[in-house]
Amino acid sequence: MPHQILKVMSSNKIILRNDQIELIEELANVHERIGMPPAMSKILGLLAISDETELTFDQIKDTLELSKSAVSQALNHLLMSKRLSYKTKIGDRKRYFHLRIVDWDIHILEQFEGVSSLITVFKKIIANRPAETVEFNQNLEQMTNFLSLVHSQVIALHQKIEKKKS
Amino acid sequence: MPHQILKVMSSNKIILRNDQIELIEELANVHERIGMPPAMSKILGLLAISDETELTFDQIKDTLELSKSAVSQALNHLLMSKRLSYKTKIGDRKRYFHLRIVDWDIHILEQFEGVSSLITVFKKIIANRPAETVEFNQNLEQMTNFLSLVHSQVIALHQKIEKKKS
DNA sequence: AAAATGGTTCTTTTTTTTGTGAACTAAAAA
DNA sequence: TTTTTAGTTCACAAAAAAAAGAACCATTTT
Repeated sequence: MPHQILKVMSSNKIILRNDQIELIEELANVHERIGMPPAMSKILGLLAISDETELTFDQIKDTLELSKSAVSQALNHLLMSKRLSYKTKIGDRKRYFHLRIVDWDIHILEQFEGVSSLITVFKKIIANRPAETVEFNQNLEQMTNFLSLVHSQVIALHQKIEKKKS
Repeated sequence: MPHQILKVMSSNKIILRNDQIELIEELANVHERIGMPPAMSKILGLLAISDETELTFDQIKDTLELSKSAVSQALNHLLMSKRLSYKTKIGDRKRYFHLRIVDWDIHILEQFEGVSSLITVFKKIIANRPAETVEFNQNLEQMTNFLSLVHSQVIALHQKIEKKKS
């Protein structure tokens, strides 16, 4: 006769204040607006707001009330896209996930890649437009110039900050 | 006996060179990457690249091979979000849709609202974090400061351009 | 008055995206 | 050796987003 198997189902849910829950949702909403799926957005929110900056798989799962696989997939996606990292501790098999906030700059700069590609396409478009649509072309050029200016300013700002660090 | 109804189905498809088609798709892809649905993205692409900057409903529909309702809904969405506008001509019932490229700046500034709301949330988060997570809090502050700086620089750049216009 | 034009609106279908649940795995603990 | 832990992976379901289709509507043209 086989042993009786009993599942203990201990919850690893972490306790959050109401204002923390609201902030998590607010930050998650910002991420969702720029196209990130809900589960990933909530994880980023939780890791930014919870008092502990490093949380385990099950803490995330139980606190956000998501399935294991949803958490697994979201975490791996966030790890690959360099938004998260994790630590391990000796004598502990769990991973402790945390925001890669130390390199916040590489992430912001990456976002800015979108602007670069816009500039690139616009330049190609300008080169291909007929000369007749004068006003249209001028506006397109002004816009592209503005974007280029913004882009270089941001790069410059970032380099200033880099120098301060060293 | 009722008349025979014959549909003429004249196509209003406009002719595009291959390089134009590629550019339309490239620009549309940029828009899709930032979360805009395909039909809307393609319309923006078409209106930026086609030799004629003002196209009718049916030209858009036939050129992009979309259904009437898809075009109708996409156009209305783009009109409401101020990405497009249209003109009419006397003795012509059609509307001629075109990019609102004259006010490219108000549109770009609107996009930047996203950065503002990020800054706002981050500031709230900083105010709510426990003092213990020192390094985390510092990084969060540095990031927020950088974003604020970028934001004000962009506003400043825009105002410089505004002055030049007047 | 009938038909055509230039769309709009509503319902349905298709496609895509997210997330679930169950089975599985590798390593560690009992 | 069996169980437990800490996840991963896969097939599927639910939900949401896009687009299609058809009916409709207000003008305008015939």
